[in-house]
Amino acid sequence: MSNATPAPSPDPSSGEPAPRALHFIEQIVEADNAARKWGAWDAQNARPTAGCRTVDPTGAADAARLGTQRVHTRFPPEPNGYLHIGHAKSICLNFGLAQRYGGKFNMRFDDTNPAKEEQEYVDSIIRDVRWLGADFDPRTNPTGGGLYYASDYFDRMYDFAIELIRKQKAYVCELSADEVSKRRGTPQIPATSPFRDRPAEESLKLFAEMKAGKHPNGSMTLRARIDLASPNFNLRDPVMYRIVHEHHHNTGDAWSIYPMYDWAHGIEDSLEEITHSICTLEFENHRPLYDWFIDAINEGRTADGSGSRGKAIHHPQQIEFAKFRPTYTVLSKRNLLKMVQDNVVSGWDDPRMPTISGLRRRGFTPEAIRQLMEDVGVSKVESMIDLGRVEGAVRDHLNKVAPRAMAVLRPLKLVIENWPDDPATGKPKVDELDFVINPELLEHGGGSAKRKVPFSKVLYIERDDFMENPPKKFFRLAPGNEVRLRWAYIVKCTGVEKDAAGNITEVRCTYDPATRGGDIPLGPDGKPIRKVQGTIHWVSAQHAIPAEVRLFDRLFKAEEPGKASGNYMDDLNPQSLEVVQALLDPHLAEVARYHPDRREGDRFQFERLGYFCIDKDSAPGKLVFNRTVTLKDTWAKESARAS
RNA sequence: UGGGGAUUGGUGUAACGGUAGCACCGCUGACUCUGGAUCAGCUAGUCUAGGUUCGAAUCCUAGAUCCCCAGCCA
Repeated sequence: MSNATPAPSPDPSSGEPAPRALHFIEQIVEADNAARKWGAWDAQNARPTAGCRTVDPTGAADAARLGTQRVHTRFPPEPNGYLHIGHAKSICLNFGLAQRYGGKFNMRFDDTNPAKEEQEYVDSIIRDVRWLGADFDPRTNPTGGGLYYASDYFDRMYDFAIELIRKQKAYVCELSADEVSKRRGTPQIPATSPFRDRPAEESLKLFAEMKAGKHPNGSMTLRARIDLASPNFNLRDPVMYRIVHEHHHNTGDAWSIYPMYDWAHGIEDSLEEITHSICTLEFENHRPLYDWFIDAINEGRTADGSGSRGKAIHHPQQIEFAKFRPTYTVLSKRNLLKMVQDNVVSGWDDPRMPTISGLRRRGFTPEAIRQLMEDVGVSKVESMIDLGRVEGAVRDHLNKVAPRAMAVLRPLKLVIENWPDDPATGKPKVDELDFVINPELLEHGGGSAKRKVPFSKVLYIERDDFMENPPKKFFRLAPGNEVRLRWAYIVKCTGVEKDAAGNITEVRCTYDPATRGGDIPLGPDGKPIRKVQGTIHWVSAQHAIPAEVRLFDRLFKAEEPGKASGNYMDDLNPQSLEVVQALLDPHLAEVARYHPDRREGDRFQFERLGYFCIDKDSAPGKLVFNRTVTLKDTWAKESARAS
């Protein structure tokens, strides 16, 4: 019988939606809490562990947590690239768990390989994690466990390694990488190393020399002495340290040996007293190794520290979950880096990139990403998520919060033949119409926020909104047809003008003054005398402002890039970026801003088109918008089906 | 063919021996000054074969399929 908490049963009498069932990691945590597996936070363990870069001197959050069962998670990225949407799942999961159970969330750089890591990546990761809302700083968020660097633990890791050598559990091996590979064996045939029975004293001496920089890269390694015949290759005497003469972004030139991930990672979690070490499925095979390392260190140690070897170190529980894998997307950092280096994209923050900074520049919100991760859930099933779901997540959030505006992406001139002149100027009259800023907010009691939008004789409409020979069910403008101009008048198309080549250069129409602002004249029976099927957006030619608008489409045209073609670069979508010169509601010039501090541009819905945000390439007098995502377009679906 | 995982509608996810549910997608319809949003409804599933049981997605046995592992990457 499992003591996991069952899913709460929905209360049919309340109108509240049933809370979602606990996912398997939450069930483990709740079972652990019920069993008091990790014990409660106390004055000792609630303080930040050694190495914390962000200590809250008041300790207020730690004090508030005393007495509740410990839940301590962490996000441990390697600073060798920018974070992507897959990392977002891990961040949301780890931070969310700590928050939900009143615990702590550590941010830790797993910076054990100076050859691949850079300060730029460290900075970008900190920015992106914060932006997502996983505030790891205890000074600003009670869930914050602090900022840590694995490289701050190098001395302690070194001491543990010495201890293992003394215990005959590690040895210096002088096989070359090539030799080790050749001697790796097969599932049936054991590996070999001529150095595994080397006396501890000899290994100790060589290991000290490795540290002192006396040996060249690749000449020797420190290996754990476990089991050369294990069917689990991770246990076939894995390398713990390799020689790397390279500058490290944090430790500088202090070290010429660096710990391997497998050796370092479990110790990092142990030193930070992480309770639940959450990682992805491919590390399931490594768990026995992490357990072995901790057990090997703890051999001869005691819980209370009595005895010659001292106090046993903390042994976290590793839990593996399935990665977030969206379709039409590449997520491996190696491949993303190559796209940056090959200039396939403009950088790590290209709005087409699946990186957090790319999504941010594209116009995504942290709320949308968090909700997406909540919706897809957490399990051990390796699944693919439709990219449409990612797009749907932003759409959902932006629909509720984005102010509306009108913009015409591909302008077509519309002239109202019977529009009156202003007697004072002799020029066409300018009307000021009410425009609802966000009808969703209205519905949610957000107030009747309106603003004015100028209207006159000459307008621009979307080319797609006019057809000379419309198919059935085309509700927009066509010769002889009537259509509503959003928030303005009903107009009737009277004809078109064409250039010598036969292209439509202008559409002509008449308007009905009785239909201003949405009014529809009523007949004697009190019912509207006329119904218009379509409403189209527009901008006033004399008022509209120009802007560059970047229309993005998915970066790849294959659902799993590289799967069928063999090379993901062959599956790039050549139409992933289209730039248009659009005409916008003049209001946008006044309100749309880019915020360098947040690296975010203001977001809007361009009615009937989609969600757009200001790009950082904007300059005074030159607006640049990115299209985040289109609106759902059932007409596009309809017409595609017809053809 | 050694070891470690996984398998429930098109997709994602519940169920913890007792009515296979939820969300997304799709399809109807209502409503709508955004072909948006919203609302209502519909479609559709337990990998296979045996077994245990009054009763199996769940337990047992055998098989199938998919993923991960032989870096001095993480």
